Amino acid sequence: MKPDGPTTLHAPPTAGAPGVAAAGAPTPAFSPLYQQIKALILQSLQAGEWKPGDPIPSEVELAARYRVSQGTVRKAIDELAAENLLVRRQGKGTFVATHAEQHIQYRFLRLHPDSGTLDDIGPATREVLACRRVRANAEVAAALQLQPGETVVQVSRVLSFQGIPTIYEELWLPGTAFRGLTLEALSAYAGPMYALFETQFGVRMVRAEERIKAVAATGAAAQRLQVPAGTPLLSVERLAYTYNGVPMELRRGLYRTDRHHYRNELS
Amino acid sequence: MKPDGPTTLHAPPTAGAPGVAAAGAPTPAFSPLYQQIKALILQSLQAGEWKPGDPIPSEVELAARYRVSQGTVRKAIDELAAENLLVRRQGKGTFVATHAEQHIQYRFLRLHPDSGTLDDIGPATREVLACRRVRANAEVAAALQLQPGETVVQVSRVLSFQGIPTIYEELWLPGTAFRGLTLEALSAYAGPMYALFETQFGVRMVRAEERIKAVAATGAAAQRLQVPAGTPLLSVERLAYTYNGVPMELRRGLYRTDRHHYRNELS
DNA sequence: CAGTGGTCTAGACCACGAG
DNA sequence: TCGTGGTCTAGACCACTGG
Repeated sequence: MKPDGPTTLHAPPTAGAPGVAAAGAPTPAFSPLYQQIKALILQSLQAGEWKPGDPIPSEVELAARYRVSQGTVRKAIDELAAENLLVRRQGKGTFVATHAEQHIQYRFLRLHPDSGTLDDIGPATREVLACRRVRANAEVAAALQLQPGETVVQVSRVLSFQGIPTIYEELWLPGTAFRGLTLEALSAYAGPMYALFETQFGVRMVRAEERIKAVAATGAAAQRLQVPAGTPLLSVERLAYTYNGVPMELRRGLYRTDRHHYRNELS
Repeated sequence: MKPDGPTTLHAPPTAGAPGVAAAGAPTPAFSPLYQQIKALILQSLQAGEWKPGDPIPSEVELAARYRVSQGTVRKAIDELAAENLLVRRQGKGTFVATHAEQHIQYRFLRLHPDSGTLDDIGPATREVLACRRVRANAEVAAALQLQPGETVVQVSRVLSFQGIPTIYEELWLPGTAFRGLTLEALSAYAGPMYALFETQFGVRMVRAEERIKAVAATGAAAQRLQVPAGTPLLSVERLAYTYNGVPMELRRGLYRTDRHHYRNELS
């Protein structure tokens, strides 16, 4: 194939590919080929064509499938790897990222012990307190882009480190996607909760936003965390998204920070 | 130049380039060409060959200078741009990143208003309370990799949003690098503090780590922030680094979070 | 050894910005 | 119109992994 500066993708011959917007659009919305390839790979991920932990086809195979050069596929995969959706392993292949078998557990948890060099000083103890199906109030519905009153699954739990209850959190999940989630299943599962979501419900959390405030412990939470009422706690509100920016979880956590801290990197 | 799979860089003919480690090293410590180019560009940045805001030479020029292909230079620049050390602008060139004239001020400040869609609802009011040269205690010295007792500059200030004092912070800087920093200079300067550090002291903050806890307001801080003692506040401890991971600032901030929150993105 | 991702090159053309 | 970065290709070779 000669370099000819293609503007649309080959597989769908002319139209149908991104870059061809509605008629009369002010900007033609030019989209680079590798972005179109990226979108196609994303579709395959979203459709479950390749499961978390599985290898995706090799770069050469994908190049042949999409009728582009390997370099173009490479750039698409590079971006997906940079977004932590794929993981490259030289000599082995490219794999769908997963919350299970992550090199270290809890990819999204930013709480670190103050002194201990590693979190391996004791794996977290988890106690699921409740798992109920309830109707979404206005706030939860808005966050999850549901109608108020729709069914959501509400979970509450406590995480302890070295026997000290450190995190109390409640979370809400769309009822339709998480039909059949029970307290028993949650309690029995050993790995990270997001790994269970992947295997049991096909929901992969890909990105999240957190809003952090300092609050005083109130009665219920204070009891769960075994601290006096009024103790300052970190309030961490998380909205987690699947592919394509669809919100799939609202989570409200209260963190004790007497022995731990929330760590963040700025650049 | 033919593809010949070079292992070392051309400009320094054979040795001297990364990739040639101590004799008998178990692994030859192979380093890709573009990493070596990246290191060279980094050196030029560190040496001040190109100032913040200035354009660096074009890719073609750099390729000629280092005797490599444009694609290799491109990959080196790509990584530096991903680390926010350089900024690419199509049609114009590649520029050294700066804390001044950043598209939005305060690149490292993660505090956002709860409701206001944008921070443009009032630019922060800054009041510098003090700027003294003191001797580093053990903790400050350790963080800044100094000897205890060495001179550091200690600054304290309050940031207010819409007239409400919201951030009280103290910060420590190495005395040698910041010789001549005065309260007057700080108070008079209009832009972000890190922009002043760039222009006046040639120190460019490139990366930072923050540790966040929830604490209760004590007398002094409570007074500065006009809240009752015991009010929960966010404690944000920041260590900021220049090039090559050299720590140049320790900062301890207390944030009111009744109208604002600390925002973070996880992926 | 074969297959995978990783590096490097050379050359073509495109989109953008400024004169 | 020119120079900049941005995209795309084709082909070579290197490094790592596993059978």
